[in-house]
Amino acid sequence: MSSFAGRMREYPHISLDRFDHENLHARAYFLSHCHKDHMRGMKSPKMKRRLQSSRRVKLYCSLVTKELLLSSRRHLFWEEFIVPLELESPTQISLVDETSGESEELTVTLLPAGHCPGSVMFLFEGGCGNALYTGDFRLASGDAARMEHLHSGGRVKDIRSVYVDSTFFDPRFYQIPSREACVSAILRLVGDWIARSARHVVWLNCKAAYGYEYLFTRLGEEFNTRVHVNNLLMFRRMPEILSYVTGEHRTQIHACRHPKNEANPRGDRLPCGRASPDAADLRVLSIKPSTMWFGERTRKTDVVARSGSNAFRACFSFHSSYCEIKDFLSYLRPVQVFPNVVPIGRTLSEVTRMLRTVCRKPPQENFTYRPLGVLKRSAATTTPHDWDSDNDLFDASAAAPLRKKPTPSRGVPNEPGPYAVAPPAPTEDSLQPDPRDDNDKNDRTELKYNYVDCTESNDDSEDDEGSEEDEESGTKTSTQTGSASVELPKWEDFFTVEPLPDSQNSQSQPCSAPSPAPTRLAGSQTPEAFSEPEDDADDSFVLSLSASDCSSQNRDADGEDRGAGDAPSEPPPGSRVSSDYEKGAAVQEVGQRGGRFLS
DNA sequence: GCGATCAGCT
DNA sequence: CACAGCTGATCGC
Repeated sequence: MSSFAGRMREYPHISLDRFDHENLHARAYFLSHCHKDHMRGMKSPKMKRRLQSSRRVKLYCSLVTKELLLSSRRHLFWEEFIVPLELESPTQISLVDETSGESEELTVTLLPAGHCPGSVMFLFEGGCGNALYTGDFRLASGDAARMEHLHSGGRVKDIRSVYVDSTFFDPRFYQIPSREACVSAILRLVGDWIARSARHVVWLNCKAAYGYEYLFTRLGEEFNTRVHVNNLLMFRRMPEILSYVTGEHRTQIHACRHPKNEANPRGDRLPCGRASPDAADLRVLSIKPSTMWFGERTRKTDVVARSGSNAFRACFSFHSSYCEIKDFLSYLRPVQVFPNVVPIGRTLSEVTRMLRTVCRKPPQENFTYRPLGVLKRSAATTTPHDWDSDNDLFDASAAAPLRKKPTPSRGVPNEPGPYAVAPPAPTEDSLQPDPRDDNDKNDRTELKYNYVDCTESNDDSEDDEGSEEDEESGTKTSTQTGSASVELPKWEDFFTVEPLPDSQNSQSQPCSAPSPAPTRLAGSQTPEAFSEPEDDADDSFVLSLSASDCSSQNRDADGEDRGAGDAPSEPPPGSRVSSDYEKGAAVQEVGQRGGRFLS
């Protein structure tokens, strides 16, 4: 969870991902993605009042983020203040103090962050140097080198500060299987199950958040079906997602949730109730996406773990691993790095200390930063900031003692090595047989998968080496224009916003001073099903499609650990997934790049 | 009654 | 395995 307080040292007049306290006075706002912990204060009455008494303040975000934000009625009052920006299009903005008229020029570039639909990093370039705020991100090792806008004249830009998503910046989370490896494993699990019969259904027990859409679309694509979700409204302008999800519960793949299920958690029921004419006939496989990590010397890299007779955890991470973060930062070599998150079990000073190892040089007593080269004349005067006394910009003070830490060797693997197949797991999950399963041996997931006990995955213990080299892994399909870029998780390409019928290709967004926030059209093509919710008691919108008994959402039911615990069987031939990530990263070329919905 | 915060629980 | 969030209790205004 982000604990970034909202402001960067270099540009204290803007606020990012925070909208409370001091941030109420920002000259401009930036939202990296639509997760609640990055939206604090956004719908407070104070913020609403602040916006209404201002004519200049803007909120900058990606087009997809704008769309997701405005799908919540509670945030509609932001609409006229939003300036959606294209990815990778440097945009100059003026930060004007409304009382004094004082102005500061700043160039911002949105970079894909691979965290969830619409998620971006913000690169700021201005009179106080370059600063990168990563928001939350999941990038593979090597991705930074492919990002055009982190380079200039063939070299990495001189970045003064990086405000980094340090969720997993801890050697405990040394590596996390690649996104593609994880998705592939889930595809296999799902495919094996739903092929058995039409009564076999899969429940993806996802946490309520954006971020699983890529999984849904891959599943829908692979199995030519749609995934049942509770809420379609937010995707109403994102056809690439919309075409793979449904509000109809008659499908074999579900990612729905229902409050009632909490009181009645059963492994043979779906949150939405029935998915077949005869609910009793359902055979439900529960798959819970969850983060799995592996220590530096851990060989085990299985991406699925059995957690019950018909329940699995499957690796899925929205955040970069320790290795990936380290690769990212050591490539950029900023002067300083500030953590946006303190990993669980760590302290701020520990993380700060570890982050120093990837900085350009350790901050010394009276170290003063001098840009390597002045790329831009510092136009307007920015208030000189007291560099040493503004720790209060952050939630907690970052003063940490200097300590030498062994710098992990270079050449960290950017992908886990080939996924070794673990030996059949012991039958420690000696669950009692579930009577419901008795007559249907076929329903047990005859372990086509080995599972790993995730508790073993940590940094210490573990034996022999396992992870070295490996570098650059597979992803080599070239997509991008521009010099440095080869392939990136281009979420924005994938999750485009549906263009209006007549505005197909106007790719240019306001590239100068912020223009008045455009009006969003309530497109005539909006399906009937997406009627606006009638009350705003909730941020979430419920789609009542026909007689669906899904009346709400966002509750967790747990289908795990029920039923008989068969001893896991042998791994299937070819259960390795190592080759899967050679297929390329989370990229789909979907036309409509830059499709716009403004008029 | 509302908002902020925290504990508890996924 | 811990992603991000909801619910409910409590407190202050």
